[in-house]
This record gives sequence, C-alpha cells and structure tokens, in this order.
Amino acid sequence: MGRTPCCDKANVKRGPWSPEEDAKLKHYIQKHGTGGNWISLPQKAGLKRCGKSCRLRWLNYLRPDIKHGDFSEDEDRIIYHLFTTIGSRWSVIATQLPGRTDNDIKNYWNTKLKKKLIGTNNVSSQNTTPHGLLSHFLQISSTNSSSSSSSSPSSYSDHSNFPSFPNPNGTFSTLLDTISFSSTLLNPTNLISTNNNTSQDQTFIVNPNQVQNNYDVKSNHGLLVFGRDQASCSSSDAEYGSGGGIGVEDEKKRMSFVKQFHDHEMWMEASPLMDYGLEEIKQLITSSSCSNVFLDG
DNA sequence: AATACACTCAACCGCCTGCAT
DNA sequence: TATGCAGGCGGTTGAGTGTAT
Repeated sequence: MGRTPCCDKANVKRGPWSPEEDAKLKHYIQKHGTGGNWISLPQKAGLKRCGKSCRLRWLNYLRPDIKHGDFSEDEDRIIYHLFTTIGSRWSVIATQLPGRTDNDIKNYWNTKLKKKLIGTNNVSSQNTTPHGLLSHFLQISSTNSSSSSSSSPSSYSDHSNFPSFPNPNGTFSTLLDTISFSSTLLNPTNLISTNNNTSQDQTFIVNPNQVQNNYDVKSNHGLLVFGRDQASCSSSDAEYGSGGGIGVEDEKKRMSFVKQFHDHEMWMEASPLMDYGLEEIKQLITSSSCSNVFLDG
C-alpha cells in the first residue's frame, strides 16, 4: 500500500541554505529538471535536504524568473483588489503577478501593505480581513451616497462617490474598478457575508450559500446584480485543482440565488468586465432604483 | 558605543487533497 | 475500496538586520 517515505527527517539538513547548496540545486534542476519528483531530487543532486525544502527553495528563491525587489504601485493595487475579493489565497494572487511568489506576496501583505492600508481610509487594524476591508469600503460607499444625495441613489453616477483604494502616489482607483477587475476571479463560495436586515440605504454583499435559507430578495430592492447564469471557471481555479472551482451543491445554491434576482428584475445579464464599460454601468445604476451593486463573475 | 526594540523574510510546520498502490 | 505518500497550500516562527534611545 502507498508509497515509500519521503525522507528521513532525522538525517536531513535544516535552516538557511548555503551558496554551495543553492548552486548544487540550481545546477541540477537546470540540467535535469525536477523530474516531477521532489523527494528523490535531493539525493540525485547530492543534497542532504528534504525534497519539500528543495522545492520551496527553488520556487521561492532560485527560479530564474523570480522578480526580486520592491513591489510596484500596480502590484500593490492588484494585491489589494484580489485580497478583498478572494482573501488570503496567495497562490492564486501570485498567478496574477508574474515573477512574484505566494510567499513573497504573503510576506509583503503582512509586513507592509496591510500597514499602509491601515494608515489610510480609516481602516482599523482589526479590520484587515477580506470581509472587513470590503465591508469597510462598501460602508464608505453607502455613507457617501446618502450624504451627497438625500433622495436618490443616483449619486453613484458621480464616479467620485465610489469608495477608493489608496495608491502610494495619492491617487485613487474606485471600488467599481476594483469589482470589475475582480469579477473574473469571483467564485460564489468566496463571497462575503450576508446582511439579512438590509434596508435601502445599507450596502452589503450576499453569500449565495446563505441566501437560500434566510434571505428575502423581494424586500431588498436596493441591490442590483450583474452576472451570468453560468458560473465562471477561471484559469486559477483550474490550476488550483480541487481547492478552487465550484461544487455541484454550491452551484445549485448559486442558481437559486440567481433565479431570485431574475424573478424580481434585479439581475443584469452580463459580465461587466466583458459587456459594459464603467460609463454604461453607471448609467444602469442611475436609471435603476437600486443603490447597491453586486457583481457575480 | 551599547542596548532594546521593531521589522523583514526565508524557512518550517501542519493540514488538505489527489493519486499510486 | 482503503491506505498512505507527494505535492501544494496558508499560517507561523525566529534569525538576521535596521533603527531608536
């Protein structure tokens, strides 16, 4: 049954890699490749390391296409966007940043980016979870909407009313940009929490897994949903294997969720990134009676 | 100059899933 | 079908380095 053990953990070296070990590993992989078997690689390469350690060293440090150095403003923005929608799925985020590893991005987020965010937009240090961040920005949206226009949610037609993510240079990208960008990776199982008691002037994100049991679509006219009947399946999902994608039961719940919004004419059959530009979306929101927007990729 | 504290990031740990046996 | 390893993941740790006092 099963396979042979990976390595004798008592007889492998641990801790920081020496330049000699790096050279051995790099030379071996460049000459022979990984061979699809990390466990046997250290022995073949003449290293007293665990295969897992070799894999990590190669992927996070020695690979020739690794990008070292500071993150750019664009990279910052992408990380913000993805973290607020898919959470701490660093490997998925890394697929959107060529040359960056999941470990790099994770470290960067934990040590720098999160602090940068806390220092702006009044985000509290307790609020940097994906849910917390997105809720925070949506709350800003709600506040701006009600304060700048007491009678109508059409204040959304003013682009400046969308909540913003800070950029290092002081400019801002809008939440609308953010959601449009993120919708290609959105998956119903990742969506944020439900607020069942939503009134017109509240903003919220719906989790379709909860919708079926206790969410009354009809009484929540403040929501406009963009999306497609069929759930998307991103390349990241495929790469992520069973960790991504959407299961049969999840899809059933999602379709129930979609149907409810169809029934109440709150569903816009489109993928905003593909079918609508920002101006068109703004017009749709303005002409509808909805004050909140949800995009389902 | 010495010490304490803060920060960074490479590496490890434990868990989960898929696949070989 | 059951079992257990390999690969891959996110969370955490701690040594090394930088900065403040």
